[in-house]
Amino acid sequence: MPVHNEDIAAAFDEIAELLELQQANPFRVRAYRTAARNIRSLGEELTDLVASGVDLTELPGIGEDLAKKIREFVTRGRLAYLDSLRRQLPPGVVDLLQVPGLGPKRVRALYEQLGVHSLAGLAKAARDGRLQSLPGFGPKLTAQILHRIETRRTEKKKRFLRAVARQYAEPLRERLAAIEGVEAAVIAGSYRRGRETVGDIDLLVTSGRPAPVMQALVEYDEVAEVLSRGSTRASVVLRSGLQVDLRVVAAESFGAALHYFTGSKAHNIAIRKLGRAQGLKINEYGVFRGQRRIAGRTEAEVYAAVGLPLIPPPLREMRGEIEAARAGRLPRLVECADLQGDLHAHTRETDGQLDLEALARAARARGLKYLAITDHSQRLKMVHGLDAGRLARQMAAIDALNDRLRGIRLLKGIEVDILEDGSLDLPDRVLCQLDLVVASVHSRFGLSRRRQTERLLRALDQRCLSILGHPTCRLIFQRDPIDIDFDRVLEAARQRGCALELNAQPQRLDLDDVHARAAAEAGIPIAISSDAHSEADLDGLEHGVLQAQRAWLQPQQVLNTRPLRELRRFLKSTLA
DNA sequence: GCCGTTTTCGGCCCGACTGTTTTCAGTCG
Repeated sequence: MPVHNEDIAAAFDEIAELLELQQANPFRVRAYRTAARNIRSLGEELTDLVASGVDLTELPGIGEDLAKKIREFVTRGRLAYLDSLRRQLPPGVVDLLQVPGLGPKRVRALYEQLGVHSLAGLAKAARDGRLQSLPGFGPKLTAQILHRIETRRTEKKKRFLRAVARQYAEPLRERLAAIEGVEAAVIAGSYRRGRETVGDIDLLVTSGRPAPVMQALVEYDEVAEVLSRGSTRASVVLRSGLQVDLRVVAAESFGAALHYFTGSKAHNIAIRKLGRAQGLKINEYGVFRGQRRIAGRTEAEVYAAVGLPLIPPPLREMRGEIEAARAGRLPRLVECADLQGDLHAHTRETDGQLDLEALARAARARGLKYLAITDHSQRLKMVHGLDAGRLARQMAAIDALNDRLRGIRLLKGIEVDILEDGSLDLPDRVLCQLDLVVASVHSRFGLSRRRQTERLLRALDQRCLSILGHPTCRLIFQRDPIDIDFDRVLEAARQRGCALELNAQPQRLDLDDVHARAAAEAGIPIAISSDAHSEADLDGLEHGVLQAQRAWLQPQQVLNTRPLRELRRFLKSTLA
C-alpha cells in the first residue's frame, strides 16, 4: 500500500492528540498540527518527494525531526513513535476528546482519577455521580456531557458543501443585516475563503448595539440549540446540524475582525508575527502600537500596517501568498466577469432539463457570449446518450439556431465517454466534425492506479479531444477520486495541447484547487465549466471561479476567458 | 518541534465564554 499524504497528516494529528493528553509542551503539539495541515495542502505526494530525494526540511513547518518521521512512514508504512505513544493509553481515551467541553486536561483527569477510557464509561460515571466528585466537574458540565453523549453530538462534526451551507447561512445573514443599527453582516471563515466544504459558519456583524443582534440569532426559528451566548459572541446549531458562530464588533474594528475571522488560522498567525516584528499587536479589534490603534477599519488597512497589499481571501492558506504579496507578485485572480462562455452543458436530449433554445437564452441572459452543447455519448444508456445519428441531428439543429439567435453562439460538442481501454465512445470521423470534444470517465472508477493512469494516457492520445472533463471523477462526500499518477496525466495533457476542466458542480469541483494550480503552472489551459443540467446550474459557474481563485488562476490561464475567435483557434488545434 | 532583518536559544497569537469558582482554569475558535 502506498503511503498518501493524508495518512501521514492523520498520524501527525494523532500524535498531537496523544501528546496533548500527556500534557506535553503545547508548542510541540502545535508543531505536529501545523505539519499535518501543511502536508494536507501539499501539491505533491510526500512518497514521491522522498523517492526523488528532495530535502523535506524545505517544506514549511517541517524540520529535521519531522522529516525523519516522514521518511520512516514512507519507507516502513508506520511510525515507531506513534506506536509507542499509543501503547501508553487505552485506545478509547482519544475518543473522549471529541466530546464538546472535554479537552486534554479533563480527559486526563477522567482517565487517571476515575479510570474512564470510553464514551460508555463516561456516560456511566456521569449517571452514577462519580463525575461530579472530580474537581472542575459540576452539575452543569455533567448534565451537558451526558446530553451530548445521548444525542450523539460526540461524533466528528459533519462538514457541509459550501453551496449547501450557503442555503442555510445566507438567509440568516440577511436577517441579521436588516436589524436596525447593523452596518454590515458578512460570512467570514473558510466560507469566505471559498473552500469547497465548510465545518461551520462564521458570521461577522458590525453594530454599535450588539444586544438586538445576539437576541435575533438565538430566536432565529431554525436554531436547534444554543451552545453559548455572551454579549458580543454566540454559537448556535441550526436544525440542519450546521453550527453558526456569531461575533459583533464596532465599525472601527470591522477590517481587523473580518481578517481575523476569515483566517486561515495559519495565515493569521503569520500576519501577526509580521506585526510583532514591527512592534505591532494585531487582534480582532485592530492593529495597535502600544495603546494606540493605528488600523482596523478595513482589511486593506490591516495588511498595509504590516507593509503588504490586500491578499484576497481565497489565497489565505499559507501557500506562498505572503511571499508573493511582499514581492508584489500576487496574481490578478480570474473573476466571473472574465468568463466569456461556458464549455460544458447538457440538454433534454440526454439528462439536461432545458432544450437547446431555452439553454441558449438562459446562458445569454447571464452575459455569456458562447455556450458549448455537450450531451452524453451512446455508452451512457441510462441518460439516453447520443449515437452518431442523433448527434448529427443535434448539430443541424444548432446550426439552425445559430442562424437566428443573436448575442450568443452555440458550439457543437459532446461529452464523450472514455471507455475502459482508453478509447472514446464515438469514432474519430464523427468527433472531428464537432467544434469541441469533452472526454470524461463515467465508469470503472475502481481501476488500479496503473490501469487508470494508462486509460487516461491512452485517451489523451486519441485524435479528437479538446478538454478532459472532471479529471479525477470525485464526488465530495460520496466518491473518492480515481487513482491516477497525476503528474503523468499532466505531462501528457501538456504535450498534447488540450485543456483540463475545472467542473463547477459544487459536489465535483474537479480539478480541485491544488491540482488546478499545478496544471496551470504546467501551462495547461483550464476550462471552468458549469456542466449545467438546468438553468440554475449556469449560476454555479461562480463555485468554479472561487475554486479557480484558490488555485491562483489568472484570466489568461482560463480557456473560456478567451474571445470566441481565439477560442476557436485553440479548439481546432485539438481536433487534428 | 520549528524557527531566525531582534534570536542557533528562547521564544512561539490572542480573546470570549462557561462553569466552577470567590479570582480563575479549561475549552474553543
